[in-house]
Amino acid sequence: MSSNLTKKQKISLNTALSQNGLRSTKQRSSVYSVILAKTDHPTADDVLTRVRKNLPTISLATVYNCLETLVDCGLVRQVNFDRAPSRFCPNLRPHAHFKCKQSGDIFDIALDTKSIESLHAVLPEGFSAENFELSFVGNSL
Amino acid sequence: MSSNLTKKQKISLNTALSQNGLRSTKQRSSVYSVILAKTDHPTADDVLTRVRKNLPTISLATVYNCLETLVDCGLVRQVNFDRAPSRFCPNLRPHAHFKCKQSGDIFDIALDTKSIESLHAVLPEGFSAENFELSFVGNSL
DNA sequence: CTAGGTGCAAAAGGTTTGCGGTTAA
DNA sequence: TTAACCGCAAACCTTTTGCACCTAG
Repeated sequence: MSSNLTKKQKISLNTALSQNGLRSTKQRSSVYSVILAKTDHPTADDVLTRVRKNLPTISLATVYNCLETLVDCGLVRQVNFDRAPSRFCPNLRPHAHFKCKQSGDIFDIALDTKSIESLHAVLPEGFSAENFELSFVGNSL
Repeated sequence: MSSNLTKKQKISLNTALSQNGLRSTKQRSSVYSVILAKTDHPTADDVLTRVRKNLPTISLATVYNCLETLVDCGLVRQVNFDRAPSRFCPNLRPHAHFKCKQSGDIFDIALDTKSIESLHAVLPEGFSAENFELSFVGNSL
């Protein structure tokens, strides 16, 4: 097996791809499956290593291209901390990120509707935001 | 004149530098003065262009080094949107950023104490943040 | 005088692109 | 069949670094 997607995941991938006029390939499935399998916010390079267990000949360029495709299709989110390598995340609900200074780990922080509203409330008249990014750096126990 | 710092600004620069065991140079003054002069969040390359009006021989590497020094001294903040070139900002008070999709302009969004508290309130038990970044993308009128 | 800073050029590091061959539909 | 995709390598772009010269203190 070149990927471990559930039937549902396979369907949502293929739907999203075909809605965008894109093909379903084993590279895209494998990359998607790796992103879903472990939500530890891997970099492209991490994804390469993991995908190669199933698809030993995949290239880094293809990983980047697949990730971009998945992000464009709205299946995956790209997370940036400063200028560090981009990380990728299958959590599509609005959430913040917390980076632990000690371990370097990145955690998702759930945001309820009320929090999201109060976030947008900081914007003065005349500003309307389509997206936001909220990230913290600190220590976790 | 190689820079247009006010007396106060000159003092705070020199104080910060000497507190960190660093020298006052005309390159550092000029870069600092450019950052203070126009708070439009210039990139390192923008800063290079502007500083060269006063200091035609300054190199891009020196601009990067000076900016890093100023950031380390706490006089300037580095602002990143995704993986776009870093931008620099003299606003030291806690604030968010808003990037206008149409113009590409970046605006500072002031944050009052209450907003900052409610931001931190999204963190679950066990997480304590030293820093946060909040940025919006959308349209402004 | 001398440690630290500058300018230059080269390297680094992440990401993107061009191209010839491969594959999904 | 054929447009889209892949793998490879080279290019790209921002940022950092090494080194010889210069300068603030």
